[in-house]
Amino acid sequence: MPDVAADRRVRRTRAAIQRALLTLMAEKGYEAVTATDIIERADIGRSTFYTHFSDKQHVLYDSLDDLGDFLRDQRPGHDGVLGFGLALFEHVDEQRDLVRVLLGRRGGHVVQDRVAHLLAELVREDLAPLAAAAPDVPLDLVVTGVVGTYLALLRTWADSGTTWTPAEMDDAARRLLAPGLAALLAPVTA
Amino acid sequence: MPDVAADRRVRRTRAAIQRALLTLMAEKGYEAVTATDIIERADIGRSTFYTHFSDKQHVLYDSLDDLGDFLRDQRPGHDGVLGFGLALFEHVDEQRDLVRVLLGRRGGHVVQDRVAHLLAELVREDLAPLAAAAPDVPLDLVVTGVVGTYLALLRTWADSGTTWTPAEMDDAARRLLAPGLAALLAPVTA
DNA sequence: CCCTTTCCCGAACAATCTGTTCAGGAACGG
DNA sequence: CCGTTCCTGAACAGATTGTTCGGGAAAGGG
Repeated sequence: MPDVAADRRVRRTRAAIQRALLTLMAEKGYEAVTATDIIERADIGRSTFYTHFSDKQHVLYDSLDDLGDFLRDQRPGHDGVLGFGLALFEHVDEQRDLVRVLLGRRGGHVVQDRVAHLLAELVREDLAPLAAAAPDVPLDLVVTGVVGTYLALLRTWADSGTTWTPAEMDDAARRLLAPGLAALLAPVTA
Repeated sequence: MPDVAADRRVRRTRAAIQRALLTLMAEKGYEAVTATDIIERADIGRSTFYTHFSDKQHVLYDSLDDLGDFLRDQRPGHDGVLGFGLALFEHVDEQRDLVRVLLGRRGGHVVQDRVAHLLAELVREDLAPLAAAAPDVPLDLVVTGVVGTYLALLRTWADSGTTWTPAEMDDAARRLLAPGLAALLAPVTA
C-alpha cells in the first residue's frame, strides 16, 4: 500500500486508474468494465493496480468519496424545505458526463447505494429543524422516501435525453413532496 | 430451446433451476451466485442449464415475470389514490422470504429495474384517471417519483428488521405523497 | 405397449478474468 | 548522490463462462 501523499508516482498512478475506470464506465457501464480493462486503459502494470486497489469496487469508492466531498462543499442554503434540490440538479447537469454515468442505469447498484447514503445525509440535515414536533411518522422513513424520489428522478433524468432543465426537475420534486412534508413535519403549525 | 408446455422433463428442469437461484440468492445475494452454483444446486447437467437459459439473468427474469403476474392478479381496487399501496406492502410481507431477497440490497440492480417497471405500470394506472386535467408537471416524472418513493421504502423495509407493519409503511408513503399528488393532479378541483 | 421424438447428461474444452508473486529496473525525495 | 519506495511484466493457479457432442433416458402419441 503505497504512500499516497508524498510520492508523485503514486498520485500519477492512482489518478490514471480512476480516470480509466470513469472513462470505461461511460463507454460500457460499470458492470461490464473489468480490472484488466482498467489496467490496459490506464497503461500500468497488473501488479501495480493490485497494490493500490484490492478491487474494481474500491476504485469506484474512492472516486465517489471525492465526488461526495465536492457535493458537500458546494451545498448552499436555499429557501425552506428541500432547498438543496435545485443545487443538486444543477450540479448534476454541470458534471453531466461524470455524474450521469454514475447515476444512470449503467452505473451499477454500488453507486446507487453510495449516493443514496450521501443524499440521505443531506435530506436529514434539511429536515431535522422541522422534525422536532413530528413524532407521527418515523423520520427515517420520511428521509428514505424523499431520497428515493430524488434518486429516481435523477436516474431517469440521467438515462433519458436531457429534455428537462434542472429547474423543472427540482420543481417536480418539490411539488410532489413539499405538501406532504409540510403536513408531516408541522402538523400543528398549519 | 426445449418446448416448455408439453414435456414434463422441461417443466421439472426449469423449476429446479429457478428454485435453485432463489434459494442461493437468499443465502449469498444475487451477484454472488454463479451459474455453476445454480447447476450444482439444481443438480442438473451443465449443458442442460444453457439450453434453457442463456444467462443467470434470464433465470431471474422468468422468475420476476411470474411474480409480476401474481402481483397483478392480486391487485384490488382500494380507495382513492395510491390504493394499491397497502396491498403491495401486505403482499411483500407475506412473501417475505422471496420478495425481501429480491428487493433488498442483496438483490442486485437487475431486480430493482424490473420491479421499478412493474410498479410504474401500477402507479400509472392508478394515477391516470386523475391526470386528465394536470399538464402542469409531466406525468412521467410524477410516476417516476412515486415509484422511487415506494421502492425506497420497500428496500429499507426489506433490509432492516421488521419493525414496521405493512399498514404503517403504507401510511408513511401515503402521508408523504398524497398531498402533493392531490395538488398536482387536481389543481382546480381543490 | 411400442417407437419416434425430445430432452438430459457430463465430460471436455477454449476463452476470459481474477488476484498473487517476484526479481529487476526506474523514479523519487531529501 | 544515494537509499528508499514504487513500477514493471511475465508467469501462474484458480474460478467462471458458454459451447460441443455422442450416447442414454424419459416422454407421450398412436
